[in-house]
Amino acid sequence: MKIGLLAAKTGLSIQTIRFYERKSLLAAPERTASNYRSYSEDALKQLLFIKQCRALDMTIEEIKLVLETRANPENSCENVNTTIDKHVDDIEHRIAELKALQGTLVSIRSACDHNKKVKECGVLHQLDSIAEACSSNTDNESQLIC
Amino acid sequence: MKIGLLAAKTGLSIQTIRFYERKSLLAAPERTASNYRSYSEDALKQLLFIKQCRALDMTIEEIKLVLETRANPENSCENVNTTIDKHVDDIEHRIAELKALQGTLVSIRSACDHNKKVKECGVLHQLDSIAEACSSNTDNESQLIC
DNA sequence: TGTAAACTCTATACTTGGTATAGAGTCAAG
DNA sequence: CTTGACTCTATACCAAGTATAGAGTTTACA
Repeated sequence: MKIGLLAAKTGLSIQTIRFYERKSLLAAPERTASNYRSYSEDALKQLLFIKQCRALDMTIEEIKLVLETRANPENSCENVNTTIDKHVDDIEHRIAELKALQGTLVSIRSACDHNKKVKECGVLHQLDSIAEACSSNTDNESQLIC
Repeated sequence: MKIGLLAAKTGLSIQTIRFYERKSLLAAPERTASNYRSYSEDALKQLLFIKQCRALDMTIEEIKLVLETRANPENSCENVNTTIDKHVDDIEHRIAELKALQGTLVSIRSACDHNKKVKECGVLHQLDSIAEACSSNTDNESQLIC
């Protein structure tokens, strides 16, 4: 099958498929006489596997590692598990970060409930004063913000 | 003050400061006779403000908008508030996404508790079977995963 | 005064995970 | 036989910086 059909079947764009080939996630396929890429069913399966991993937010390098491990059925799956574990950890951290950010934003936002002029805007004042505090202070409390 | 001192005071790298100048977040400063950038205290304050906004995960374009709004005290602060509101929304979505991802990952991970061989690894089998389901099915349930 | 270290300058390339183009060649239908 | 759909390579672009080379400048110390 040619790349357009493969793209339609996987839901990936043609450029993305070529990009994965360049990144060695997907083996370079056979070519037709006119130099068109010609894919097997295996390529389709591989791409769906990759797509699934990307949906889990794995990086291309991580996916490459998993694919290499998977290539030999006698390998230990240890580093696949390690990769997933690290991922779970990373995402947990990111969620915590975003929640903290959310809290700060909501608190800042509450400083200006109505549309006012810039000079009266509590949101801008907050942004300013936090910045100033970070400039002059070295105590722990403001370090937390800065 | 020269760029090195400004970098030390703000905690930003020299390259980042020059990068912000190129992106028009920070006005191009005066130059010394030997073409070194020479910054005022205002530049320091501006950079701290920018840093604060970046810590809130605002994009450079958003910060530019806020800075432009802030530049005229008689302006309405409406779009500052809109920017923050949109941000809060974006982060909420992102947190929801990450939580869903986390759930999927944990569930997949539970399929292989011990280090086994690749061919026996439940994690790999799960990744495979989800990918295959997405390949052949068009019903709503598997769409949710794919 | 000499010189070596530390600083600064511009310009360019690299990162991640793609997306978007130009310009050329190929294939199928009418 | 030509038009439109498809494919090819190569290159540039996105965010938000980071890293480098190679050149010039300033500062500290002997």
